[in-house]
Amino acid sequence: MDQPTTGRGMTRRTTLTEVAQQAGVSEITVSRVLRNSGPIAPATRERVMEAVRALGYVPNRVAGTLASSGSNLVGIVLPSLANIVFPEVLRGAAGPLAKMGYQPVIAVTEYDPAREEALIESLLAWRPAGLMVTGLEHTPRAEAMLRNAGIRVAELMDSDGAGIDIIVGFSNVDAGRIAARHLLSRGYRRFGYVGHGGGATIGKDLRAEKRWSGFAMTLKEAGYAVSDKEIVDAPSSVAAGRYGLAELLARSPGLDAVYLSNDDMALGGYFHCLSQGISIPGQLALFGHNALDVGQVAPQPLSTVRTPRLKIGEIGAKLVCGDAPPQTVDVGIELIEGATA
Amino acid sequence: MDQPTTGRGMTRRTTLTEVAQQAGVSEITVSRVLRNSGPIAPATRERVMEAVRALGYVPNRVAGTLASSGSNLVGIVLPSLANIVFPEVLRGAAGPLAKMGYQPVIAVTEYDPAREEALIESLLAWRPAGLMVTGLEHTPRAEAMLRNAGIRVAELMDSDGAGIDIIVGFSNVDAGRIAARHLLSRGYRRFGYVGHGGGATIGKDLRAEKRWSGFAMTLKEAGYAVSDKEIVDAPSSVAAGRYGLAELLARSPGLDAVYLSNDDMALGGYFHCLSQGISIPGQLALFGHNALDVGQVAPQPLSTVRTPRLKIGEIGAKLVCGDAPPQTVDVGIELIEGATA
DNA sequence: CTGAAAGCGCTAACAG
DNA sequence: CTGTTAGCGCTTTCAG
Repeated sequence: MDQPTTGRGMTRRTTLTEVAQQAGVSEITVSRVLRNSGPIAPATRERVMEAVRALGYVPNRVAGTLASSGSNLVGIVLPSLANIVFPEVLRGAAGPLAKMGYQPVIAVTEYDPAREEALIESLLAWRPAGLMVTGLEHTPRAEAMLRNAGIRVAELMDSDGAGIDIIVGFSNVDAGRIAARHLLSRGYRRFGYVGHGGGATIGKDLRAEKRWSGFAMTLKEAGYAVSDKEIVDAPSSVAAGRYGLAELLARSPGLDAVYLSNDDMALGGYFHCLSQGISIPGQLALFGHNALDVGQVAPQPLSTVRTPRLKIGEIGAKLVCGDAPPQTVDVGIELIEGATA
Repeated sequence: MDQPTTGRGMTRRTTLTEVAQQAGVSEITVSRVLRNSGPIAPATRERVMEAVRALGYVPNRVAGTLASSGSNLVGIVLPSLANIVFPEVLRGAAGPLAKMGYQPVIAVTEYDPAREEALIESLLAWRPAGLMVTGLEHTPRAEAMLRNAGIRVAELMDSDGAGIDIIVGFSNVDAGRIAARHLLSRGYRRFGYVGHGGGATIGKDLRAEKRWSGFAMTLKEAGYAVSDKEIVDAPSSVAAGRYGLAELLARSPGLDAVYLSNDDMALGGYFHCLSQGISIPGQLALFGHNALDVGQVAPQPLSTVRTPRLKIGEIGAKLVCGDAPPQTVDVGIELIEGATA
């Protein structure tokens, strides 16, 4: 291993100056050609483009951004990548961002507010054009940084609370209420809940808690209550849902309807019932949240609430890169009756 | 709306210079304090940090990178975010990257080589410390850019072919072979295949094609062949798998084993069988790829091949940010017998 | 239509 | 332990 690293960090990339020399014009002319800015003689443009090709020139946006004080980066802060929901938000955003010439820089908090604060700071260090974050709850310092950044900020996935600039989301409290109302209207009366905690190293899922509170509140208003709940001490997953429902039913066999913190959990619960020969929804009703594709293609489509994740990412991206006034966009949710409740 | 935009783009962020003035020291001293570089008197450090806090100073990495010619950005190019597999790779990478002080910039190609080329170019424009891409096949120009970038490049998820610098993956051809061997050893003889195309706007999944070729080749070597195949003209998904298997069986009811292009597809196929009362694996065997969690928690765990996605992201990130010599890391795959074949 | 000068905000390299 | 001097590679003026 005489040459362990193949000259990395050595190669100085070709610069605008070199392109200019090769083309026999000034740097600014090359710059203008590359950015389609200002009037350029077709012949000049051709010569420049040829030099660019010949040298394999790739512009240095770091320098460009510093000079023009405007980057094409958009920071995206997500709580997790383990749940398909957030990649979907990202996917929704990726299209519009690419189309508008922006690049996503992503950061994952694992639901930890302190981590979020640190990540927001390091994102801001790149002077992004805008920032998209998940949820409305942040540390005071994080919120201060977002307010003072001088850029557009979009808060996604939740509309239950006040925001900083742009909010694109839906009411999680309402999602819980819808679930409760549906189960009540179907005549279920002995309710259980299966939720997820964060496990050892992961913070609270505040939006799941808002759903739970909407659910419990609505039951209470109707004169009912949750008889038993099981909070699995792990991030949400199909496995956690299966395990959690098994535990709950072992303890409280008389339940007739169980609300689960999301569709991953609900699908796990559904799998448990299939395995155990528990008839759904006759013997037990299951209700989830999100209307994930996988749950809608199951033999019995999950009863759930549809949340438009792609749309949230898409609208968030467009607003954060545009100059519309601060606003809250409630994308709305929809009851999916499904076949499990 | 007299003030449509709340002064965005106006606010000039505070600079190192201002911090230096406030603290009564020179700029370089502030710089050193912030980077923990060189010896600093404790008292000086304290004054500087106070000024930083007082002014809410957030360093400008754009300027820092330009001055020091070294960014903490790592580009990550993924074909898709619709399949949980790639968010998992990203998740695997996110941990080590964060720990080592790097930030992921992501780009999504939708399996389109031309898009990949363009995205690699714009990532390179940020002079990232390293680049992680998916697969070994790139346009000639993309490959040239990767070779000449002067940074570490990791190619992920595939080891069937030659690479540029670092390869972290497994053999998709082998994955197909393992599937075929397993089905043969179980005595199945009338084989079907359900694959995914890209739909209208999405390119080919080359790694799925490699699996298919390994599968077909192995059957052929054993004197067998696939009787019928159905390629769904859509990206892979549970729904596409369910639909595809339904189509295939409608046309070829006599099959006794079906290989599906991945676990999303296989789970869809499994759901179809559950719905139709097709007994698995007695009446029909199903075999997938990836060993997704959701498939392993199903009433009958899918028969599949485990691919260590998190590990691929993790190792890729570490190598791309380190200075080990160019190398190929085959992370290996594992037959999961499951209960569907 | 093109160019010259100045500087974006920071850090490397050398002094002291 | 701290400061001075030069840029990093590009874009923004302002002149031609």
